[in-house]
Amino acid sequence: MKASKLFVQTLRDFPNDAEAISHKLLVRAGYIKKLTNGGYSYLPLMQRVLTKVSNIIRQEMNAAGAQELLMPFVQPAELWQKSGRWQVYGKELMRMKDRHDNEMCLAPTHEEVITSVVDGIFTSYKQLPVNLYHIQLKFRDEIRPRFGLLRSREFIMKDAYSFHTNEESLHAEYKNMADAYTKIFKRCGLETKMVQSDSGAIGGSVSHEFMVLADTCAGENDVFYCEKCNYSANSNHAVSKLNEEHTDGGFSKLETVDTPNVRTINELSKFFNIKENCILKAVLYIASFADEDKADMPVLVMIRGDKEVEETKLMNAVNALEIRIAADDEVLKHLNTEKGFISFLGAADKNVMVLFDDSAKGMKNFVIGANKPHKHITGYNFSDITENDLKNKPEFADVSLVKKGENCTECGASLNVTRGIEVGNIFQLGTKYSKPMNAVYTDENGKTHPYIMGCYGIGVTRTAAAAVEKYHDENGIIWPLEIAPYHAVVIPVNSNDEAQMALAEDIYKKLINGGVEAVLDDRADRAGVKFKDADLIGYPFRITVGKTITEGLVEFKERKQMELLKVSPDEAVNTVIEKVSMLK
RNA sequence: CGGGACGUAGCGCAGCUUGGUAGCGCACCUCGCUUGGGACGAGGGGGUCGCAGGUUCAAAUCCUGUCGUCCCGACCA
Repeated sequence: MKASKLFVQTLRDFPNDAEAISHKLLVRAGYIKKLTNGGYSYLPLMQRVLTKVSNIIRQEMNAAGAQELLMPFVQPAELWQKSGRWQVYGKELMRMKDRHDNEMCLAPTHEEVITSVVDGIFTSYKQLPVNLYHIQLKFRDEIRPRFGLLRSREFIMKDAYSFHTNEESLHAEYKNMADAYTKIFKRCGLETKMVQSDSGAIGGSVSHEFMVLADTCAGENDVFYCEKCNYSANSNHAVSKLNEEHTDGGFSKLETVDTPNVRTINELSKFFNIKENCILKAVLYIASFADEDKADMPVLVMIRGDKEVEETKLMNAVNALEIRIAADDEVLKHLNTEKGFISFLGAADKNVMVLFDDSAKGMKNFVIGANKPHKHITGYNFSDITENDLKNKPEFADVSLVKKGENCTECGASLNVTRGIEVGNIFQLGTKYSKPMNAVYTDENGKTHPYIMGCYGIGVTRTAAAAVEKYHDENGIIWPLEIAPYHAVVIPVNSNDEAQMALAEDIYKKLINGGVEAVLDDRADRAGVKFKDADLIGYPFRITVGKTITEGLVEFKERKQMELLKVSPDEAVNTVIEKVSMLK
């Protein structure tokens, strides 16, 4: 490709509306152009990157025994009503009506469609298992799309779905996919960590995420990992052993104390001169459920003062669709008190769901809100709970966020935390979709059973963006060779110099003939412009043809290295051809 | 959803306070000159100032509404 014809316009400045470095660089270097909030055109350079990522995925998925198909982007509501997700999915599901007034939606994922596709085609146990995938657009109407391709509304995803007759077969495929994923990301130049995670809107029992760990980037997930053993998990799923499992406030008797305007855990801790973990904190949430009779249900979480509520865990624990912190007026309405003094005391008749976090277990003689303004109770114990407080025995669940430095439940060592970008995920779905949709196969005895399913996703656009987050410097992108839009750029320093141009063209042709995807920067611009663009765009190799041709030398530079080498044209060409030919 | 800010040429911005019909840099086109890290000179094209109302002789500027965009918060008892 001649640079003079390449459809790209690099910008002198970073765009004003970008925050994440991958977003800034992809816009400035001319890879993407925004159409709407969370919707981008993938310009030719980007499209080449996406094609490469997709092809790596295809090769590895096919090698792992999966088959590619392609399913519709616009889907009928009927399918989603069958699976139950039409009610559950919420506003992220982009809904619309066609001209006949039929309800439709844009595909945020394809479990429903693939289930309906397989049902009726592979109906015998003899044909299973099968794994089908496609690479296609997805649309999720995110609350707040941001960070360019890292969290857009429209994006490209590879999603695969497997169908089985038994759990063992599912587990084997799950492992097979985990291995394939590790290979795929490695070939994209990315090291990933497979971490335990919450299943979210996709559902199912077991799931893992593939994270690109990068502390400096706009990763949106916190990943906890054990410093000793293999344990690692997304913060929405991570568990830990507390450092102090039994905490004692040391108060000798039960007493109601005036605590005027002492509201926060920090203030209480100072007021009573006790540690935060000797206070039982109360947080009131408002939850909504699939059952519309239970709309805006108050849920009171009691948790040890030094811990925080992990909202995904809470949603799972109470089986809610959405939760949010209660507003001041809601606290007054449901508990008849003010924030800062809330608890479950005397609330048995108030129709508030009360849940204790596991961290509250083992607390003794602690401080708790009196559930009356400006009063707390000291020296409280679980044995003090009466029928006026709770109708039933306290219910416990793990709904707290792990803190760095707490201990691994597997081996007891300390847990650490890092940021991660989720580029892939794998789920064991079981019969979550096949059962409600009545998608069944026939076994050897002629009986029908719902398919046992797994699903496996990779964010193609996000993977590319993650690579930019991970590999860049102050001058621009540093693509891994495997997914770079072009392998090399040839720069004649002075396009008016016939000898330089002739040699540059010669080198360019030899590269092309050697299987290298090369760009010849034949533009009339000065060398500085070409160098700046080459760095910004991130070509892995650069061959510069300048004055040194009188000595029979050109300049060879790898984007990821500082070093400039003076070599013969043939050596430069052969080096690039050799490196490129080592790619699969 | 709450809070803050911003919409003026492809990109980055000024002009608005104090209304008089739009400007700068980059990019683009022409000519000249230049050619190893975003040169220089001269000339040129491109914007109904997000949109809709209102006030006014006159609105990018003032008022109202609306749409869009970005950031922050959604971490608290």
